[in-house]
Amino acid sequence: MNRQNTRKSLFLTTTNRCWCRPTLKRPGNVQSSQQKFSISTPPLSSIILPMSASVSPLRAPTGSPQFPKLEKEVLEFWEDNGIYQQSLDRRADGPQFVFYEGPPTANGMPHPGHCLTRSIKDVFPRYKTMQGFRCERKAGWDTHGLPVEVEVGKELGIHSKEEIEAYGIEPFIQKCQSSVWRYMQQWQTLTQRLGFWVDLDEAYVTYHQSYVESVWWSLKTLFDRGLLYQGHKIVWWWAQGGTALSAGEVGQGYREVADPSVYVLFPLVDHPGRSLVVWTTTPWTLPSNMYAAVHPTAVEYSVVKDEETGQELVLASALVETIAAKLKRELPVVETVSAESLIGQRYEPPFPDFHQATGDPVGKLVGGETQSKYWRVVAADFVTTESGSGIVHQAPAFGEVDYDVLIDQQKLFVDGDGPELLCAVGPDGKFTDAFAEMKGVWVKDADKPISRKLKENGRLLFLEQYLHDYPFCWRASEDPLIQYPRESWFVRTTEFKDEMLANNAKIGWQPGHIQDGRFGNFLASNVDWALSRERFWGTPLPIWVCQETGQMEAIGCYDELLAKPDVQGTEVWAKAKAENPELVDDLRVHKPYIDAVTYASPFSDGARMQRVTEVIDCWYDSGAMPFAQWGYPHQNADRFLDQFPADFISEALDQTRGWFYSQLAISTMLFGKDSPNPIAAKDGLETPKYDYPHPFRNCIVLGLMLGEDGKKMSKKDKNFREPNEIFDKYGADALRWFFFSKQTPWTAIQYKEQAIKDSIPEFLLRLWNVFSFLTIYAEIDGFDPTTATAADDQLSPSSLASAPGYRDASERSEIDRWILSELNQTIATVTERMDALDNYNACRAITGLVDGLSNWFVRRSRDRFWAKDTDSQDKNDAYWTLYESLLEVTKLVAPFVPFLSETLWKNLTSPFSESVLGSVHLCDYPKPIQDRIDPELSESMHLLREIASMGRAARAEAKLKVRLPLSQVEVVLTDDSRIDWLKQHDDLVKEELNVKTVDYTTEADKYVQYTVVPNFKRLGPKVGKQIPAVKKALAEADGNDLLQAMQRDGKVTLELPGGSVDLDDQDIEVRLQAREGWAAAQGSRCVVVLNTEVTDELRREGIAKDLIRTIQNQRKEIQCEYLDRIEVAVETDMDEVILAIKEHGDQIANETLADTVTLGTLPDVDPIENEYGRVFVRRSSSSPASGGES
RNA sequence: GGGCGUAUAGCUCAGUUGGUUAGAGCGCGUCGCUGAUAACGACGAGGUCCCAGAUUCGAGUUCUGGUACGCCCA
Repeated sequence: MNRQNTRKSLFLTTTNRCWCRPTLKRPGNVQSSQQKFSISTPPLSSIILPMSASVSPLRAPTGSPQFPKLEKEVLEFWEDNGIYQQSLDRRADGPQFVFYEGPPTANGMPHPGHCLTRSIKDVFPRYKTMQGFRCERKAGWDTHGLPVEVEVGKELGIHSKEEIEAYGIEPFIQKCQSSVWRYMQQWQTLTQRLGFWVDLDEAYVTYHQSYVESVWWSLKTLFDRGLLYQGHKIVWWWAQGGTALSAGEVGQGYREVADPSVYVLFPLVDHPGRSLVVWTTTPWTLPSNMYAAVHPTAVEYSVVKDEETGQELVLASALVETIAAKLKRELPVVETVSAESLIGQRYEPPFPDFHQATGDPVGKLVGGETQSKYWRVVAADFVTTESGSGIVHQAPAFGEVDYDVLIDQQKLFVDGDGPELLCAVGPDGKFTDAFAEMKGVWVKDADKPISRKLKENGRLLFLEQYLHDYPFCWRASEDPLIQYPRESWFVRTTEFKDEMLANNAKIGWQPGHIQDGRFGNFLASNVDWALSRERFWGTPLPIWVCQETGQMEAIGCYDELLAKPDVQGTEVWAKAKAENPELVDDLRVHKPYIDAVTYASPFSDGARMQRVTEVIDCWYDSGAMPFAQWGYPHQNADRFLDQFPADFISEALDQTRGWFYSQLAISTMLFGKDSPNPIAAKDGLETPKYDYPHPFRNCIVLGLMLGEDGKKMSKKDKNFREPNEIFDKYGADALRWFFFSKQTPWTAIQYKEQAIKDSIPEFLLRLWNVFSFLTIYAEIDGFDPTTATAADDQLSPSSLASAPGYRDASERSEIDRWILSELNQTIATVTERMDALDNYNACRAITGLVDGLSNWFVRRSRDRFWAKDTDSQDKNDAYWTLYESLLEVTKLVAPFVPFLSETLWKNLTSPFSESVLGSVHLCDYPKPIQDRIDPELSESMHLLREIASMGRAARAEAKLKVRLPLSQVEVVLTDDSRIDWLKQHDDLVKEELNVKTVDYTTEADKYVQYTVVPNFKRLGPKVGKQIPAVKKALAEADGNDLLQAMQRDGKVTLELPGGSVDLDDQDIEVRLQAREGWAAAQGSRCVVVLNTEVTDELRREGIAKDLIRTIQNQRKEIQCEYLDRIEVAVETDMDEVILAIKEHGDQIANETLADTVTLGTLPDVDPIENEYGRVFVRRSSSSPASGGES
């Protein structure tokens, strides 16, 4: 009894903590788990152990697995034993697989989309680690930028720049710094709960001083190479708030509004009485007009006569009628003119202010001639005839495309003699002195007076209201945004366009179309990177300006700054720190402290150098991550050199213009072929040049995640489940498996609770059930894997061979060799797919294997496990095959479902105690054993399964249920090559189909009709255009004759209109079709024909089987244990039932563990009625559990 | 307005270099199994592969043009 008590304890802990070894830190002991978890299954004391068997150390799990609970235990185990660190340590000397973490911002809550990226980011490093690679995973956090400022602003109840300044930049920045970590806890919990192994403790942080200084170094490098410059950028400007808005913010604020739409006349200087018709929806921009644009080729222009005013108007021919209709009068065409003839013509601007102020100057062209700087017709290919007049008003100050026109114009002139930007509006959105008559008027209030003024001057042809979408400030919804020019710093990325394209061409993109599609196109249309931001919380642009001469220099790190002559202003930081010692030191390189630091100008005696005010685009921060995460070059040069470039990164599609670009651009500029190999700040350290691609070699671009309804996920619509809810209900493995196996990662994924839930029965539970099956019978039979005395620490197949009961795979039965072949083939496929970063097809292969294991190997092997002789070699083979397969599958799935695999590993290896690796994640990934792969066997088994399947189809068709035995099936095949093999497996087919005999044949004219079809793939190249004729000839000929001819001569000759053609047996395919009148079913390669004659004898056997089923059901009903004995009685008045019981009573008793099977009734037992009578079942008095149990 | 992508069974998605019978899972239906049982198996129904044209002996697959949806940019 002692023994049984011990066993009971072990058993209880099986699904819980049995794998917490004494050597491990955690005191996982039996008592605590007993208290913690209740067990619903009856105790094992009711099981009688077979006398001959040893006690198996394997334990069956109790009840159904609760994956979330198991996962939490695994998490604790990992945590307590530092498994992740161990997995890295084991590979310290391995080859390198470099992974970069694209930094998320911890300033917002993590959502399901992050689960996807983090799952994908996890699976490949795990896989590579198991493959023996050293794969470090440094986490990172993106901490700068406007979103952070906005969050803080909300908290403070302020939003405009002025308000922030009034509040104080210093306290504001301090709040930003602490706000960055607001959701840190949630992020860490999610990361850990999902099983994403990453070094959170070592994370790089973009606001850290070392990080900022790396960024400074790179900017200094660019500055010194002349790649940083100042220019104008047209931005969406919130005039009231005094700030520019990012594209994303602008996108949020579009509203449909009605604006005045005016058709304005621009009289041509050299054609009195003739005017251009120019269209605009922003009349307030007209005082700043500089040009009128026409399309140089695609648009034809007409001169029409406005008979009401007598004027001649120039406009696009295609729009004459439209405008005539608006004016409600005819506009007869005088002549058509080419755009060519219009270009260069001068006109009178709509308002004279700038004309007078500038004196309508002339400038010197690059070619040596001269030309007027302003108020000419110019060419622009964005001009269309979709709306307006086909001639577009150009106010470069208020439109990005207009601005580009100005840039193009400036390029025509010699330096310094080109047109200036004309702008009559101040940053506050009000007119300046440049348009004196409306000085101080908010531009949007000026539309009406301006229109009125135009009308007074006879310049207004027509005015109407125009409905369109226009952006408003998302924080102050009444404020319309305007486009406005701001001074900005740019990086001259356009100079590196070709290099970036060359770099891109070498990157392994997944999916491939990103390369030449979205990303390639983006690079091809590269514009200089607008780097600066007029904000507060960001990496300060490290450029100091001489207050006297305006000359500048860049600074590469804080110490470099301090080493400058006569440094002043550092006391601002010192004072702040003294007042509040809690302040993190990293703030000293941020505004406002850094702004206070000045030094003596080297350019002018007595002058001071002062930093420019801007911070930089936080995309630059993240793009600098390959070197900045290490603080390179100021420190850790070896780490950088070691970890560059990355082998693998992955983010969602929205990073195309974000992190993917910023990384590639920065890396190409700093480390590309044409970079001049600058000397890094660290002594003698030379910045390396790298062959493309860098900084990442491969990138999986993930699709966007959509909500349950296929729309964008939105908290408001509640169209998705929170990750934590999923984890609690189904577990992280279910979610991961959903991501990896349900679709290619780049498709837009619908995040569906049901689909995640489905992972459980489809995969997790199915695998679990195989494991459960093994342990149930291992326990009963005493299967003991530790008899493999030479087993190594990961129980590799070869080392298990040391067990006495272990036979070489080649000696085992077909089904064993088959599943081992499938296993090894799958290992080969999964490895090949994962090396190609193709998780989807790797998962498909795994699914197929687990299906084969569960639905064919286990199913077909059940009676081997149930065999009475516990020591039979076949039974041993079955155990070893299943045990070994499960071990290997566990390793195979470990990167995908790290929790389940860990639990399985723990349970499967528990008998070995500490001689085996404590975690599956420390194991080597399985390697295919080539000589166990048997494609021929695989193919044959496939055929066998098809035969079984067809047999069942035929039965269903003939309405002959499987329990009713039949005398014979005949299997007709297209060729005889596998008949011998199939004959050896008669038993299997007989059992699957419940028939007495199986016959195979290739000649069965009586049952089937042969048809011969061409093998198009082969014949296509051979006979080309004659294919239709071949097809027709084969279809018309008699298949059976053709086949005979083929078997006789080895070829068939067809007479065709174009000559005769010889076909060999490879050129054709033979197909079978069952003839009418047989209980037959046809598959692709076989026809299965049933003998439907049911003799009395067969019928009685069927009755016996039906009874067995009824009794088995009842066993369960009365809650019998596995090995309980029962008594059975059947009451019937049907003679053939009585006879059936007489004939098959032993079999019935045998299969149902009945001591007696009698005719009649049993007292005090409720019978079950069935078609044969009443069946009585009760637990036998000889049953061990009957004595007062339960 | 431009770029990119997607469109295949009721749903979610695969489909390699063109090869003539387009697959999977789920769902549905029918049947079966019943000591892996909060499982399992078999079979079945269900598809003008978005539309139109082109190339080809042959197109879900290549090309052109459209339509719808999504994303990015303007």
